[in-house]
Amino acid sequence: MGGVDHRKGPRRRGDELNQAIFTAALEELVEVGYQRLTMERVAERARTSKASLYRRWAGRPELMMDAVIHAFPTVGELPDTGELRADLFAALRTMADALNSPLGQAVRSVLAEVAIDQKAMLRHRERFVERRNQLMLDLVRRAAARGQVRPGALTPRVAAVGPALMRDHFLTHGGPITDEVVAEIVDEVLVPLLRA
Amino acid sequence: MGGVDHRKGPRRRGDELNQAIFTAALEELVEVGYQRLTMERVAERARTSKASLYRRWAGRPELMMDAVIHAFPTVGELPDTGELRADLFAALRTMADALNSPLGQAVRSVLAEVAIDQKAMLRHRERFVERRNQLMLDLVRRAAARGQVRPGALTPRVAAVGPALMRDHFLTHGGPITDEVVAEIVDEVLVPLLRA
DNA sequence: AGGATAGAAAACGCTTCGTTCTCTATGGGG
DNA sequence: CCCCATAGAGAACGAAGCGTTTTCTATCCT
Repeated sequence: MGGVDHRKGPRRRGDELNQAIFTAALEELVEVGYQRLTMERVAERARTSKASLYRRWAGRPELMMDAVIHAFPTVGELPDTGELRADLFAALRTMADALNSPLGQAVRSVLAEVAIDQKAMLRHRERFVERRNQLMLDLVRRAAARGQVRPGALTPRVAAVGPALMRDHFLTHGGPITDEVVAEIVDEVLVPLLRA
Repeated sequence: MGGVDHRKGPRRRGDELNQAIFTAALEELVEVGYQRLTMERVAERARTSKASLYRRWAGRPELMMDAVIHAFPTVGELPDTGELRADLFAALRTMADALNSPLGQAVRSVLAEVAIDQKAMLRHRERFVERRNQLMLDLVRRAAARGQVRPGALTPRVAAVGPALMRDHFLTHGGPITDEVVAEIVDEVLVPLLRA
């Protein structure tokens, strides 16, 4: 027969339990890093059973991906200073703040997963890449309407350069993305590219 | 006492054994992917003992990083067509060919590791990032000497844009990097950025 | 109340890890 | 040739984590 009921608290159901699991997953991530993060310990920390985790997610990659989506629900607002450079700086600075936060670790786990598993990227690219590219395209489009951008600059490829450089910097350098780095990307790359 | 000696071939030593281990690691990587790659199976495939692996490498991340370095020994040659666009295209095309090769999987394992472990990036950035950036800087410098580049374009940040965009594309999109993508990066981003 | 479902705990067999131990092939030196 | 030191190969070990299954029952809904 089954064991004695040793439960330590009331059962949670549905979204309430999801929330607790995400919280536990992100805490565990910050505490031990992605490499040493295990389903077993997430379940423990969330005070739920592994079976409950596996009911929802096929495995660690899927859980962590959803935990990150939960941690970073939105891309942010479209800056509107009326000035190209300031808008660019503000947009990339917002991105840097997110990456520099304690939960930047969570972003690293996503990058690791999509590096390993191309299909994970296909599933989540809209969420992690295209939305931010769209925001940049809107920003550039607005600057174009103000006559601040050269005609050929209004392409998705050009709009994607800023976020791509930020992601690559985050991946290829340790530590936080400083304002100096953001300014360099804006002043040496984006402004010359967009203005000409 | 110890078991019977079931060995199936002569012992190898030093570099010869390293070579066999790298070969086994990369084959295993291509066959089962990075997520399911284990030290145990690499040792088996290389017909060596796990202890020999652990003598050389602290764990899987370190082994795979060295295996990749072994697989991609050089960055390639500096293109010299006399024409900016053609040089850019050739340089990035070479990078795409490497990433598109069967061993592009190996590059993915590196990207995953450096995403997870910032210290791994610090240790290997010269190898994986700065050398290619230096090659691009040399390319741009030569184009500048030919009068084909605007004065403010001669910075490490600008030189690094091409490779960064290639890496990011590789990470954020599935499948191979096509000539169309390379051409788009060159024509929509790099040429306008460098010429102005 | 009754019924269905999902949650919590325990247990299981398997795989892999990282380490240790034993035997000895191998290389180098005299 | 011999001797010595070292590293390689194979086996074994205990621990950890995996993914699954089972049992009991809290919880929700009608």
